[in-house]
Amino acid sequence: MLTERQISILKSIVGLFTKYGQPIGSKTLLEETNIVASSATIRNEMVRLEELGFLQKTHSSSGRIPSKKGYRFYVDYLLRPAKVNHDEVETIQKAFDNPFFQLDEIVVKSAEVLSNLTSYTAISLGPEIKESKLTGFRLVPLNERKVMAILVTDKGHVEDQIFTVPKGFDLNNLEKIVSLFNDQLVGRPLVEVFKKLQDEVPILIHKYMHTAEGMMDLINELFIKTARERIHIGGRMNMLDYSENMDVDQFKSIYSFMDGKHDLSSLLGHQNEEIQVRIGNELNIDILENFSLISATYDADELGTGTIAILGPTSMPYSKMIGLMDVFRNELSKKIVDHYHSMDDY
Amino acid sequence: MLTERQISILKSIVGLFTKYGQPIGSKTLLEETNIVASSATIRNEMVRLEELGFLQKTHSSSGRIPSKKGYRFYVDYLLRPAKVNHDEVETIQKAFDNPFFQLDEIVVKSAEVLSNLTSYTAISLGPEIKESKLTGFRLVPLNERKVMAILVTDKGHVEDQIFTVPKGFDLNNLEKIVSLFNDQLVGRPLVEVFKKLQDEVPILIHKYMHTAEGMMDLINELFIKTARERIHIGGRMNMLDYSENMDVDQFKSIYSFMDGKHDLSSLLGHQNEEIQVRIGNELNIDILENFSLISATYDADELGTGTIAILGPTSMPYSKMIGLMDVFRNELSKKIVDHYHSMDDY
DNA sequence: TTTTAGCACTTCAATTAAATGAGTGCTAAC
DNA sequence: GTTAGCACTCATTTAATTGAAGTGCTAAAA
Repeated sequence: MLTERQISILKSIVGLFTKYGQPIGSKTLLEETNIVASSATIRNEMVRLEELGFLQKTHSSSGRIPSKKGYRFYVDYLLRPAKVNHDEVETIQKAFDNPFFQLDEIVVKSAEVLSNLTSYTAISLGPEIKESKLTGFRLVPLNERKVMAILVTDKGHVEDQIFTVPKGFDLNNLEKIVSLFNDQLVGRPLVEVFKKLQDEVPILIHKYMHTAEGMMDLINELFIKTARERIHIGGRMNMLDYSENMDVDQFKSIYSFMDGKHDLSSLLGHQNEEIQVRIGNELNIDILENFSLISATYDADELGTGTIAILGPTSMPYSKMIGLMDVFRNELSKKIVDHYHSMDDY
Repeated sequence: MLTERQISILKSIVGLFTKYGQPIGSKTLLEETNIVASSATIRNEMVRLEELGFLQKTHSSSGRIPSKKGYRFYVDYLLRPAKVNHDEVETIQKAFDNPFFQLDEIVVKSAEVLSNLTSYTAISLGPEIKESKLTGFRLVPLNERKVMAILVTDKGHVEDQIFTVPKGFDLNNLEKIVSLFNDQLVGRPLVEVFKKLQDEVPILIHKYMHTAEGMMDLINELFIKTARERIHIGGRMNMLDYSENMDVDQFKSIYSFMDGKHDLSSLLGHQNEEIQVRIGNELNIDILENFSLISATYDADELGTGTIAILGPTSMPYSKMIGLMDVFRNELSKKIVDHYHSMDDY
């Protein structure tokens, strides 16, 4: 159990370390805080805190920095989300001022704005749409040879794909396909649609026509596109600012990790808390052991739940960031809900 | 006028400098080439070449490196495109093996492949489509409230955009708009369409209906999306490998330069030669003064002409790269032409 | 028992000095 | 015109020096 004074020291070291970026010594602590004790006493306390695993040294005679455990304790028990200053709230609100047409735009925009605001790297993961139902399928002829396939879900998501039909292809076949899809697939959840696309549908298609060999691949691809995760990363380059002494290889491997969208979405997917902080190795990713991830979910109305996150150094100003994330998730949510309601109110 | 021996020395220095990445001294030159002369003679010749501006030193007692002018001379008169090895040709062919549906995919893919192949940064600029004509305009209702606008050009380009109509909006209005567009805009070149969209069309629309305030903005945006340049950059990170001693700020400014797609396309736009090499300050961009750009055009059949380019250090192996670019542009062209013909042959 | 002043000791970071070596320019002879 | 030889230059590496920041420990004070 930590004493009041020990807690005070730990808290101060976390604060001062994010402020100065250098190990904090007993003298600095004396000058910059209102702890009433001599430097010697503080040193003794620091020894205790180090023994307990909350602090660590960078070398034998250096000042102290918080350990991962120290940060964990700070985040769990000491931190109080900072009040977000008015300008920043305004920036966020302004950013989402323009109307939007596709959910993807919000995903992109939110990552951009959040990374600008924080100077860290921001990741935005759109609401999961796998559970949504297929509500519409269209084939629209564009000219003699080109047809656009369009797919609509009950959550309002739309995806399309263009393909070229063989010469002499009977356009009536298209109508057959559409009605086939309407009979077999429309109204079903996407997961089920996927399964049917593998088994039954190809057989049925084959029954009605022979020229449509490659067409199924195209339509398949359209569904895959629909189901893929909407994810966007903003401010990758900000990483260069806050990790000066990172070498090129590290940087590259983190960068390419971020391109592997699959890993990323599993990092952000399904979280229970509204705001979650994961510090260093809690992320279970070697290259990110000196990073922390603050992720927040937002309620996207009927679309489900989306996630936004910032990736920064373990020494980031958690209380400020958590305050900010909270505002952000609420604004984002409000924006999306507003959007859907305004649709009804026209 | 340079002597045979001087040319031989210049050529060797260019070659050895790309090989070793360090200034080349008279002794190295003696050992690594078959020039028959003593090191002293070579030194004398190097003095001459330096006076003429083809070589330069990094400090008063260093070996020589080629100057920008030296590279220019090398590229213009000495270089012979290297034969591309079979594996690489195969890699290129394989990369474009799968079918594609949209030109954008080719733009993306070609930049990825080219950057992997060269280990430099690759830029791909799709064919210009401003001169194409609008051949089709459709409004497809997706559900009670959502409509997709689709735009088709004579070059086969398609763009679409989804928007939400006001509640109680009479869907007959959509047909009015479509027929208005068909009367006024279809068949005209896009440039002209743009102009009409500013002046006449809004007035006409207003005449027929009042609820369609925001709709014009949406349609406008659709046209802007269509006209924007198709550009993609691959292997940005490769830059970190070949410019070790570049500082963070430089890196960031180059990186953000590449995000400014406008500058980039003006860098690649309208070139006459099939393959063009621009060295250092010939690019007229301060931050790129130690880079060279090799750009090549490819014939995209009826679509016009596209451009691919690689951005690398001024000391890159030009002959190998030029050989490669030549293969690449031909394969790319072949692929696109094939694609269009296979459409006719079905 | 807790706190504090004082001091010896450790380490990093920055500075200076010296040694090394690759490469040049120039001169004088071939 | 070519070359051997030599003095000189400059970047790079290594080692030594110093100062600042900070610690741990001891012994005295509270």
